[in-house]
Amino acid sequence: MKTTSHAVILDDQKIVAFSFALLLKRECGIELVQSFSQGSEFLQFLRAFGKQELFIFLDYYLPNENGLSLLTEIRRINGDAKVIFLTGATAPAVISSILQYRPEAVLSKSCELSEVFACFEAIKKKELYICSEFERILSTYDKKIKTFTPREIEVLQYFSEGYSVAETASRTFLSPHTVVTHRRKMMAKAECQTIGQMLKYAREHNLI
Amino acid sequence: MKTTSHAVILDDQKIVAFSFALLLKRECGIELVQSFSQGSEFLQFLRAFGKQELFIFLDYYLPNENGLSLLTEIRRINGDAKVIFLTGATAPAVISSILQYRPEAVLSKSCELSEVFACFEAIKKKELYICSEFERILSTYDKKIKTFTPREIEVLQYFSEGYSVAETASRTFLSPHTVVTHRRKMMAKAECQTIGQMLKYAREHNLI
DNA sequence: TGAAATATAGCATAAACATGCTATATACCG
DNA sequence: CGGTATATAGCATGTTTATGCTATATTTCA
Repeated sequence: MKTTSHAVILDDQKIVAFSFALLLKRECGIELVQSFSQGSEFLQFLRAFGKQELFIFLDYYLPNENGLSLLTEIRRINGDAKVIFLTGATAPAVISSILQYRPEAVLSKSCELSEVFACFEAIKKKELYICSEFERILSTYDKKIKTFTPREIEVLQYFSEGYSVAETASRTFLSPHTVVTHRRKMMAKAECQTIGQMLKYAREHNLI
Repeated sequence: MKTTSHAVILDDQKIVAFSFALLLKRECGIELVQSFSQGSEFLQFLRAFGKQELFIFLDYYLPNENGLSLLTEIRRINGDAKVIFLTGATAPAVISSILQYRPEAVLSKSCELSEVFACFEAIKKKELYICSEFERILSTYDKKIKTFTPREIEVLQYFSEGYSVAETASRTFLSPHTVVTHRRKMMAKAECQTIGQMLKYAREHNLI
C-alpha cells in the first residue's frame, strides 16, 4: 500500500523554494510538491488540503512572520503534518528555540543531500531528526556556553554601543579593572579573542 | 551551432547549491552543472576547466571569504566566464558594492524563475542584468549611506566577523597599512572613534 | 582634460586592549 | 555548613588600535 507522498516548501527566497521543490521531486521520489514564499498563501493551501499526510519544509526566517508561529498554526490546522525546519541559521540559541517547538526534524541548508533522505527515514519511524551540523552546534553550546551573568550582560550592552572600558566603567560606577574582568570572563565563555568577535557572538545569540 | 552550456554554482548552503544546480539543468536546459560549497574547491575546478564559456553563479556571503574577492580571482583565471551574483542580501550598500565589481548579472534569491531566464538572455546580448527587486532597492537608495566605497565595505565585513587588521589584511591580500587606511576613513565618515562604534553604525545601516 | 574620488602604502606615537596572574566579599544552593 | 558562582579589584606585560601625518597610482566624472 504505497501511497503518494506530498510535500510543500515554504521559503521567502523563491528560487530556493522552487529549486528545492524540484530536488524533492527528482531525488526523493515525492510526487506532489508545491513551493510557497508567503505564509498566507501557504496556510490557505493547508486549509484546503485537509488532514492527509504532508511533509512541510519551513524556513525560520520569513519576511513578516516567524517560522515558529507558523508551526503553531500548522498544528492547529493539520495535526498529522510532518514539519521539517530547513534553515540557514547557525546560532545555537536559534536552533535551540526551534527545537522547543517540537518539529519532526531540523535540517541545515548546509547539510548533505543524504541527510534529507535520512530525515525522511527518521520521520517514518517517528523519531526526531537533527542534522549532524546542528547536533554538533548544540553539543558545544550545551557544554561550554554557560549563560552570561546579569552584570556581564549589562557590561556587554555598553560594549555593543561602542563604549570603551573607561567609558563603561564610569557609566556603571565600576572600577575599570572590574569592567575588564567582566569582559574577559565573557570572552572566555564565548571563546573569542577580541571585542569584535564577542560582539559577533552576542549578535548571533540575540544578546544585543 | 548550438553548443552545450556549462554552469557552476557556488553556495555554502549545500542543499541550495545542489537544488539550484538541478533547476538549471531541468528548467534552463543547461547540460553540465556542478555545485560547490567552498571557494577553494571551486577555484581548483575553474583552473582545470580552461577558457571555455562558463556561467558562474556566486553567492555573496561565503564562510571564510567574500564573493567579491573571488570574482577578482575568477577574472584572472578565466576572463570569458559569465559571473552572476545570486544572493539573499538586500542591503543597498551590498548590492551596490557587488555591482562595482562588474559581474555579468545580479540576481536576488527571492526573484522569480522567469528572471533567471531573462538573465541568460541579457548575458547573451552582453547586457548587464539586474533583477527587478534589486533595481527597486537601488532606486530608493539612501544617498547618505552611499559614502562607503566598495573596498571599504569589503573590509568592514571582515571587521564585523571579528577579524583584526592583520587577519583582514591577509584575507584581502592588502597591506595592513591599507586596511588601517580603509578602516580610519570609514570611522571618519561614520564619525566614530572605535571599531565597536563603527560596527554599531554598520548594523544600524544594514551594511553587515 | 583636469579635478575629485578611490585604492594603495607608509611612519610615529599614545591610548586602549588582551591576558597572565592574584585576591576579597557576598550570595546562593544543597 | 560549605562549595560554587558572582561581583568586585588589582598588577604587569605584550599586542593592537587610534590618530596625526604623508604620498603615489588609478579611476571616475563633469
